[in-house]
Amino acid sequence: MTSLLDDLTETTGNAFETLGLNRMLGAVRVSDRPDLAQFQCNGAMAAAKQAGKNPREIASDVVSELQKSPFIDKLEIAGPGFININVKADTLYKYAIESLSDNLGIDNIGQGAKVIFDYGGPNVAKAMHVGHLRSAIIGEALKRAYNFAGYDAIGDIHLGDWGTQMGMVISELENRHPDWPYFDDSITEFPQESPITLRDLEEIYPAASAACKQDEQRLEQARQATVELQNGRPGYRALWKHMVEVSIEAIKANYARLNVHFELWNGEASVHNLIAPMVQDLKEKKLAVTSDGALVMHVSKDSDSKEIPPLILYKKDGAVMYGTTDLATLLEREKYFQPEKVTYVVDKRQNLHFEQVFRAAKASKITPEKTDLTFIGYGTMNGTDGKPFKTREGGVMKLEDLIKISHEKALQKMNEANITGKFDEAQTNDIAHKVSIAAVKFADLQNHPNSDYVFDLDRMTSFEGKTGPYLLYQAVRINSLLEKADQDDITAHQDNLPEHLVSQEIDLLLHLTQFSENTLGVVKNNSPHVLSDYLYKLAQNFSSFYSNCHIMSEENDVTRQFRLKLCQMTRAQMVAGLNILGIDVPEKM
RNA sequence: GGUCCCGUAGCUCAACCGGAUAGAGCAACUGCCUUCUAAGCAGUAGGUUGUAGGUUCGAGUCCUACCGGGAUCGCCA
Repeated sequence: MTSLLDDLTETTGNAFETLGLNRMLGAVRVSDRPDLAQFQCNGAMAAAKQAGKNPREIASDVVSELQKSPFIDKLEIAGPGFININVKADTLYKYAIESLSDNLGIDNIGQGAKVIFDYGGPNVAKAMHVGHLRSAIIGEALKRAYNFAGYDAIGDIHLGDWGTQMGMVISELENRHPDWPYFDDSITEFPQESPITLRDLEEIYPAASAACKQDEQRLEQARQATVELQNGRPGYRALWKHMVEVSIEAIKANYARLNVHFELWNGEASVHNLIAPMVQDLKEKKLAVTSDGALVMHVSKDSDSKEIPPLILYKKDGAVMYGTTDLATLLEREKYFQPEKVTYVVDKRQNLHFEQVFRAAKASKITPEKTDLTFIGYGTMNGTDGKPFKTREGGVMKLEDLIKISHEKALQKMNEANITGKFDEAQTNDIAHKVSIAAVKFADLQNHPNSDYVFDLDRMTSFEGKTGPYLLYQAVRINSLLEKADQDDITAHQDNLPEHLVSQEIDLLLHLTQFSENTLGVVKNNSPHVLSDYLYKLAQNFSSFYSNCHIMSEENDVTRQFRLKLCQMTRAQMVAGLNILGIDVPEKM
């Protein structure tokens, strides 16, 4: 069903149209001045400019039309021509109660259209660190929001497993263990068991990376190893397979803890076999040309205000780069899914890279013209000093360390609140886990994806104020309240509205009518912070209502029933909304 | 140097297509646990939205210049 705001806009649009004005002027929004009205329409002032009439006069005409609408309670014209609108309480209730229906009253705007989200992007052989958080958290939330809105959205982790970092690690191992069978070309059978563990990799990659950074020859060696890996040298491939398997296990564990899930576990390497034919085709179409020893695709246009460098398909040493694999990945996605939209949730510094890839994909018709390719760049995670985040030791904090710290703080908080005794160990850990993940995720999700933000450990693991745990807390309070009501057999079973509502009840009810546009707002703006903000305000409204309106002791039966309904609606939205954000709600905390 | 992003309360962030008195949280200060979970509630204080112009009935939002910060500009991802 359409939202209250949509229906108000429709009605007001009709009023403008009846007066011979553009119906677009009838856009209604939640009022900036809740002290004056619930909703407002600013169209009269814009209309005045176009029609050359007095805005208040137009507003007055619109108001006369609107008076006919059955759900309008009060209309006022204020200031230069604001139309202030108040809606009857039973109308608010009618819309809010939709949140107890199956899809919480959210329209199916996706109609099953296929959307692929490319996010995550962890690197094989590299420990996952807090820099991987934003892509995972934002990508997962967007995917879920799209699914909730009726799209068929799937996530592809797109592992970084085919680039120079693989050559760095392989050459490092070759330097350290030249006697290993993987480096003997006469050997074709290799051990099943991986010679390296995850712990080894955590030490080897930084060492290899550092060595290549200071020594050009060492880097050249890594590049050579990369080419040979990509060209299929058996020992390298066998070693590579070990590293992928060892890494994926850890990667899966990390994402599982974050409640982030991928439908596709593809990597750069999984499109390797598509590359040669793809490049052959590009050559035949005269799109791929040789330049400075490399094979490139020019993607600049005359209309460009900046210089767009060509997409490099093959480096001069014969290795492919991530542009090549990204292009081949689009080829593969078209082959299997024919998506309506492919969305990348990646660090915004890769903006230019994806501009190149998108242009190459469209120019070569690898991706059809109608397919929407979207780049959602998120901002850098900086330290409190404003520079890209580093720990005191100069490294980046490992993801599992962050999760551990947050988890321990949650346990500590439970101890302080003196509630650990109420749960067994498994329950205690489950609650601490959910609370800690909610804290970490919500700290990110409340920000606009595009903005850089400061990684502040204390803030991320804080449970008070505008935090994930605050939202959980409201849902949990409702749980125990409704449980109690159930025991006392006074559950909400009727839909009557009390004659008089107190301000906390009206505020909450009014807020509850806006779940739909805020959820769809995540899809429209490609930003989960819209919903995060809505849920936070919902929690605030509820908490205020909870403190000021006692329920179990309320003697008026209609009022008590109504308040229980408010609780149910709030909980339904909170649980569904947090689920979209990828945050699980514990039963108790 | 070219291109792009950002600058909002002491700190961290919001502000939907240009709308009314720019909102939250943290930190600070006042109250409130003998009633449904105080991870809470009620309140106080904190602002020339980087600067200077311009467009407009109306600008944090659009335009211009400047100041300050960041990103990026062919073989890393």
